[in-house]
Amino acid sequence: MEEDGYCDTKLGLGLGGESYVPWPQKQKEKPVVRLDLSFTLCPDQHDSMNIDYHGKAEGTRSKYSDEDEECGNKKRSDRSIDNSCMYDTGRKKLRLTKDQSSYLEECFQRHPALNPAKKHALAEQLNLKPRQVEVWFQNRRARTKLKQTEADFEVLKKCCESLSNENRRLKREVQELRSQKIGRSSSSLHSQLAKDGTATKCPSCEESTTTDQKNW
DNA sequence: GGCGTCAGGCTCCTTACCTCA
DNA sequence: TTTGAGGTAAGGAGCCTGACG
Repeated sequence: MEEDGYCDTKLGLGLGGESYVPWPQKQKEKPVVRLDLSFTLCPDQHDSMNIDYHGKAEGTRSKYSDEDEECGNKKRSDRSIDNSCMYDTGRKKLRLTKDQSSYLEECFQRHPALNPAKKHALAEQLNLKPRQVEVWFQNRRARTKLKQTEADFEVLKKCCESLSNENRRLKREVQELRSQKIGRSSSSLHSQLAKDGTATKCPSCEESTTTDQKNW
């Protein structure tokens, strides 16, 4: 619940950084440096926080560093701001509020692309970090693409089914035409032989010849 | 102008967390 | 109460592009 996130006390025991492993798998491999003990009970007591939760190695890209710092310096006067910085104390799953999501959705419907100005404006407007807005748009695009892929798959599946049916029908038709042709050619052979007087008449063949002729 | 480097964007895949049946 | 599935925020790798020296 977002409401519960208000005083979420994720106790990050980061003293020394040796024993504290907030992210069970991947983060273990990173040079995580945790300088502060996060012990925030309410947003307005948040000011002393000073955490490098990304723990980027030297020489690696640090494209989000400004935004993280931004987050650490934010005034925390309402729930959504606290929400935006919740994972400073570890990888805490945060949930955007309904209002935040619906506003982002609205913006996405208007224009799925996100330029830096729009990103920062939205972030400010919704009390989120620019990175969060960026991630939301990325995931939203991915969802759209997935839905589209599913829809395309359904269309192709239907198309495939109808083509298979058509294929079966045509095969049957070919089969019938072949059998009719064989029937006709054998009956003409019979009449030729009868003319020559070299064959005895078969009543069943005669009968089938007449029915075939009726059908044509 | 060509080249190397860097920053920032994107997609894709994956992980971790949360919710709900 | 537990558990598994589904949804989703976020991390990371790899690629591309534009700016800059």
